Amino acid sequence: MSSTTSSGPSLREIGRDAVRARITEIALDLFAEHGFEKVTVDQIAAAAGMSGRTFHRYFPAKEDVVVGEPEQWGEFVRDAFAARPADEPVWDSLLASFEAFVDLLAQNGRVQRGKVGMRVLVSTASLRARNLEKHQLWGRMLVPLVAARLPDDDTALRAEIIVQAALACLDVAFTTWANVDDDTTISELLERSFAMLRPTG
Amino acid sequence: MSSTTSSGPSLREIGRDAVRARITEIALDLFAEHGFEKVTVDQIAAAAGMSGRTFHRYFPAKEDVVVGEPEQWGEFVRDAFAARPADEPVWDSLLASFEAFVDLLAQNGRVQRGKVGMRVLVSTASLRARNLEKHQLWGRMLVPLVAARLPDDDTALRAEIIVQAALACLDVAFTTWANVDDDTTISELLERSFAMLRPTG
DNA sequence: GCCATAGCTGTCAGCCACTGACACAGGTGG
DNA sequence: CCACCTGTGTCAGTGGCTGACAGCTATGGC
Repeated sequence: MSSTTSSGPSLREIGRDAVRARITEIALDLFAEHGFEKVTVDQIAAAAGMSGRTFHRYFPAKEDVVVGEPEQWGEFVRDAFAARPADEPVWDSLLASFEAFVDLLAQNGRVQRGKVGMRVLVSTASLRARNLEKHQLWGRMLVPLVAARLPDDDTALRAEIIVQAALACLDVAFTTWANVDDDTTISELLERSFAMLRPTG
Repeated sequence: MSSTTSSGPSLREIGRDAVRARITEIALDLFAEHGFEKVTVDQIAAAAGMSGRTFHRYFPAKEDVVVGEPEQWGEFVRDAFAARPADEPVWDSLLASFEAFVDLLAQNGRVQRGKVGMRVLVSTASLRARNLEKHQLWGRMLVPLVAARLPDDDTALRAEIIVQAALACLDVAFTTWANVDDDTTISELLERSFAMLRPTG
């Protein structure tokens, strides 16, 4: 690793994140070339100069290399939603929260590699499944906040539907973006998707 | 198994379906009692009087015992949608198709056991994932038909969004139904869910 | 009645993802 | 110099899943 002697608190954290990023990079290349299922964990580990056991100390499951850390990003989206003005229509708040998430990915430079990752993702059943699990997790984090903003009765079912529909929009936007070669932005696809379902009331 | 000498054409098919049903029954009981992940395939097989290898000849994956045969039911839903009048709003056609599917389950008497199955399903991550994969399969079957009915441009993205939103409604309806103790019907939940997203145009 | 065939089954061996336990190397702080 | 903590490799084991082989049984032609 590097030998800079700057900050001190979470030096180990930094190293850990760097290793994770390196594994992700190597694994994504292998997946893109040979397909997710044809690449074994031991192959990834060998290419990264470690044992298979150590790989699993960084990623509990092989799928997590592609899907990422849903918990962490889910918290970001939840906080972004919570920071929205309380009198804003929930649909608009959800759109804004998702766009903040997309911007966050863009800042990290993950978008370039993200397109490769998304193409691997949408072409592998078990990865799609794992990704949809992530959406369910986000849903469980968002539904209470959305329900709290709804006025009338039946907030439980309505909040669930709204959140699931919004997540479906997010999924469609990402999937479409990954499958298209031009440089249409995710934000644009997201806005068009949301516009189609914007509720009347 | 039995010694009745009735019809002859697809006798093996009948036997095969019967065995599948029996495995499902036994496995669901075990899952409900001990949890999906604590029950091994070999345990199910032993309880059903067969080897683990034979279990996998009936169900390619352990999850398929709970999730069922998505391909088959997906074709039913697709055909139900195709049978709807071409001038009906797609949203209404989708609702009607899903209700036909729910009725089909009710006729087969699967609903009673279905509630047990759904509770196992929603409480296990890998099962939720597999079930969402099923939805994706249905989506791929429905999107072309929906797109063909849309008038304007941009039918690809719009059809995708409509179908995904409808499937989200179906998922919420089933999940809510499984988690509630009263005898609210799935159809009722489905109609309420659809009503919330019914597009203006 | 006899045999060929096809379908179902069990057994065995093996792959792969994943996990727990243990030992060893490295740097850190006393 | 000595604990100590962390990261790692190795080993062994579990569980899902698959391919190959062999035996058993029911079906169909003769």
